[in-house]
Amino acid sequence: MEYDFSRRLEKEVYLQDVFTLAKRHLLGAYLCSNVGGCFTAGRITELEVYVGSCDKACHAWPNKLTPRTATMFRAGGCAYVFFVYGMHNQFNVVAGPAGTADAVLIRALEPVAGIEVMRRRRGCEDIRRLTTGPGRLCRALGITRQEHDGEDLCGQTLWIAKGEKTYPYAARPRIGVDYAEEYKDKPWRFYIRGNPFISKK
DNA sequence: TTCGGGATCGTCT
DNA sequence: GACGATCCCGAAC
Repeated sequence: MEYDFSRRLEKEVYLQDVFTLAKRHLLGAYLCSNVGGCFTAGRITELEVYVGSCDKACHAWPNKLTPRTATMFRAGGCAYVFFVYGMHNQFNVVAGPAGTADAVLIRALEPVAGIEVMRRRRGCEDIRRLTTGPGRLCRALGITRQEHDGEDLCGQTLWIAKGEKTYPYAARPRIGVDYAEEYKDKPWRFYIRGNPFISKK
């Protein structure tokens, strides 16, 4: 299998509806990073949608611009990276036009390139555990809030390359958003059906 | 200025 | 299945 990681998703793709972006363009695409002189890439297998205007699970709800959420209000096509639990970074793709605060959390990847680099960064041999989880994949790809929040996803450091096809997907409730009241059970987590590289069933 | 808790993970039982 | 690690944000004081 030959991969072409230079076929970046165009800026306009990120400006459309966040659900279309997530399911049709991001699922099955390749998240690529060039950090510390090392190239790594993985197929996006699992993600979650967050909606700034109405969704109580979204950091930016209800369209609240704070120092932390500011990057989510930028035009689609940049990275929103935040830090939680005192140790984990989480990578999101910002969606929609400037002024909206929708984003897609990438929850799992299937490692495709730079697997030895990922193993070294993660301190873990098992390929199934390298990038299955939002904190794990950030560490494997070298993504941090300090260095990459706001990063342009059409650039040379972090980018998303088009996948070869679209995949059949499953929809499930999101993980870890029990506080979100009527939004906690929304089936806004999507993953590639049958792919073993997902964080949770 | 303080304080509570988080879009998690690895380890231990 | 439970728990501790450990920093930052945002709300309240």
